[in-house]
Amino acid sequence: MTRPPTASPLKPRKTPRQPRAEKTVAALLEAAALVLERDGLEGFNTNAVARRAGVSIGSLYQYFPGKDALTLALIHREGERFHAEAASAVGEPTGTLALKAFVGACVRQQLQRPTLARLLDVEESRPAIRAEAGGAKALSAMLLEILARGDLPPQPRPALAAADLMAMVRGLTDAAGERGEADVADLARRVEAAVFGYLRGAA
Amino acid sequence: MTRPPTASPLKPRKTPRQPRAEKTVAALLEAAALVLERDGLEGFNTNAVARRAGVSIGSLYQYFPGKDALTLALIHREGERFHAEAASAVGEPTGTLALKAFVGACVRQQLQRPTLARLLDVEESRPAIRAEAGGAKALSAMLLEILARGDLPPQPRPALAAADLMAMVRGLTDAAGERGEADVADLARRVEAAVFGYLRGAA
Amino acid sequence: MTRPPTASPLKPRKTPRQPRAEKTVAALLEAAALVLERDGLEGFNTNAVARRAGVSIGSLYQYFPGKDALTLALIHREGERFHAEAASAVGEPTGTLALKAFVGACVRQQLQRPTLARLLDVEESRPAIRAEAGGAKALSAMLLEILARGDLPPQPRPALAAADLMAMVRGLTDAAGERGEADVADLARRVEAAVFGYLRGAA
Amino acid sequence: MTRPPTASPLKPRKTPRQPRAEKTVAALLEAAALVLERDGLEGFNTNAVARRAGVSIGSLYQYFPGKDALTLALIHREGERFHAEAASAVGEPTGTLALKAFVGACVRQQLQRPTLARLLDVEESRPAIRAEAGGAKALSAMLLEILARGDLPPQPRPALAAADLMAMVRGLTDAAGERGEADVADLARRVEAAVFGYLRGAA
DNA sequence: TATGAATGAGTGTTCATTCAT
DNA sequence: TATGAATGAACACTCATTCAT
Repeated sequence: MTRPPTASPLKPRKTPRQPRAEKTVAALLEAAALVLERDGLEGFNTNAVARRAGVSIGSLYQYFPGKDALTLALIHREGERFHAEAASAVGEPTGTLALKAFVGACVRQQLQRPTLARLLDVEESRPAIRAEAGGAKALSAMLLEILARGDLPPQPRPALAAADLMAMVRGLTDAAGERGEADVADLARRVEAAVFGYLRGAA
Repeated sequence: MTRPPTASPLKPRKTPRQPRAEKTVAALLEAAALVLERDGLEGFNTNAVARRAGVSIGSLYQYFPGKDALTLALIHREGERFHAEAASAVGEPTGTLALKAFVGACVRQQLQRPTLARLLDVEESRPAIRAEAGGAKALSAMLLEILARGDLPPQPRPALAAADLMAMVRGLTDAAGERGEADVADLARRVEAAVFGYLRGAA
Repeated sequence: MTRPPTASPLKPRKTPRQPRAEKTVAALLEAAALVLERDGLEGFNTNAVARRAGVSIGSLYQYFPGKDALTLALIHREGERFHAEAASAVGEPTGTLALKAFVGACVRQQLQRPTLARLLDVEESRPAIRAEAGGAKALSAMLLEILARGDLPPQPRPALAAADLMAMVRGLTDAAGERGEADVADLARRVEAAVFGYLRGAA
Repeated sequence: MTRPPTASPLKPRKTPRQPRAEKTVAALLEAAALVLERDGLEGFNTNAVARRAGVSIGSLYQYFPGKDALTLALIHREGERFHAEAASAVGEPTGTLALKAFVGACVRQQLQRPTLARLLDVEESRPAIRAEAGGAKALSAMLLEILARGDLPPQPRPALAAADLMAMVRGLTDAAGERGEADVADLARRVEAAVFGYLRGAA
């Protein structure tokens, strides 16, 4: 049967309170990541994920109401470390430093598990998931805050600038990851060039 | 029965000789574009394409050996106008002008049918198709030629710069199209800012 | 989408652990036999088999990776009783008795379910299946062992003789089954005539 | 559409009187033979045959009302030389000589184009075709005539003996052809051993 | 609660056959 | 008459999801 829409089909079904359950959920998420990395979107299916997690398909559906919920949870898991780092970037003393820290966080995040990050970007662009995945919005908000700093070139349309920067950074890092680049510092420098160049040019 | 895949499963199967056939192929390609735009990658299946083209599923397979071949043909069709325009950009008198023309071509291409362009970008990134779709390579080659012009900041690693620029432009235009932007000139200006900013910054 | 064929596309996919599953597999095999008998090779398709087994098509593919694997499993099932009987023939005290027992096993096997046996012979000759179905080889090996007995006319080329005998027996029993013969003893006598006649004549 | 049964769907549609038509029919038959030999039953389809014949699929259907009619015509073509040779065997002075000549004809026929002969045997066993293909009956009749000769061991059930002999010969020659045997005389000798052995043994 | 057997709508693809040109 | 474009029923196979145990 194909997706009879349940109430809120993308939120995890139950917050696991028992440690055993927590372990199962973690195993499922890591298995999902591994399947994506090894077999790509083509091989990413619930049965494969359950199998790799060493868990029955029934258990998967105990914790996730559907495949998209699993994907979304993985997106959140991957975004967590990154979001914290990005958030701390906002606290840097100057806009320039904050922006550099922000870019660094993006680049590090992407090069950690490049294939996974790229595929999750693709998944995140699917309407069914984008609706629910507020990650990009939060990032843009941080950027917006950074762009307001006095030492950075003022932008006539800050929201648009933030969106553009996010898009540029994502394009650059996705491509770099796909090419197999691993030098975080080198990539960060090039991304900074693009970002600061854009800000100066649009001023 | 599932047969072993024939020689080259991505090249068109039969060149239409009669005008009726040519019409069928054109209808199929346009139908593929429409299905992608209306129903996304999720709804993009051969039966739907044939139905929208007003053609039997058998006819689709007369001209395309498989779904991927259809996708690839659509990628080529969409790239044709654009490639010509991009190629003519190389002929501009200065590097600056050439780069601006190139960016303009990219932006125009993307905003023409933004949803379609974005989804084809995603498809093009699938390994099965990327192998056969030399589009990106040709574009990078043009960019490389443009970057060699004397009036542009010299790049220490030109091939990498070209790849970065392609990635940035793609990221910016994809996102803009997704947001529904329609003002070509405005987007072009922002992309130029990013592009020239990157070139200056990396020098 | 058509995936690249998995590792070993002819081995059963999953060994049924629960008794319910075992029942399903048995039902599928018997359904395959019935479909073959009633509708011939023309009507032998996975959907028909699943339907007659009273099982969903998905269940069929839980246990068999493809149609050929199902056919092969049926070949093995049909060959099992027969192989045991043939193997026990080798233990007879004299070559003559062993050969007669062997022929008897062949004839009994064939006349049990003549249509099924004949169609499985045809299927077994298909290259895709012959590679995996070692049945004929095992039979030939037994025959070879029997032919070495002292009381039988010595053969200059024993392997060839074994192959010839297998072919003769198969030809005779297939045709008899096709004609609807049911008298095992009568057919066995004629087959023996051919077999012993060949052995004497080639000596 | 699948086979709306026409009047007599297996007889050639029109007897070609013009030499051009005769050539087309011959080309189609030889193409059918080649396709069978190269691609087996799996690759034997009307479009492939027409293509290899250098003829349009429409033309194929001008001369043959369907695929089975084409197969049947090929069976007849292949049987023609053979039938003549077998018929002349009946004229030999003694039964022994006649039978040897008959066996020789069978063996020569089979080893000429072994793959083709084997696949046509399989096709001939399909009910749809067997009904129409009287080849085997004619052969059996000749054999029956030969078996009545005084110098051969008298058979209690001559029709059954003839059928058995046909089946044995077919089994032996099919298998030999499949193994790639090419030595006509050697195979003939073994077949004779089987045939005469059977006749003696059943007497 | 966990399992894994079962489901079946859906998708890609083939090929015998028809018929307008 | 010959062509080849078009047809569509049929088939192999997948995978998200359910539910009895």
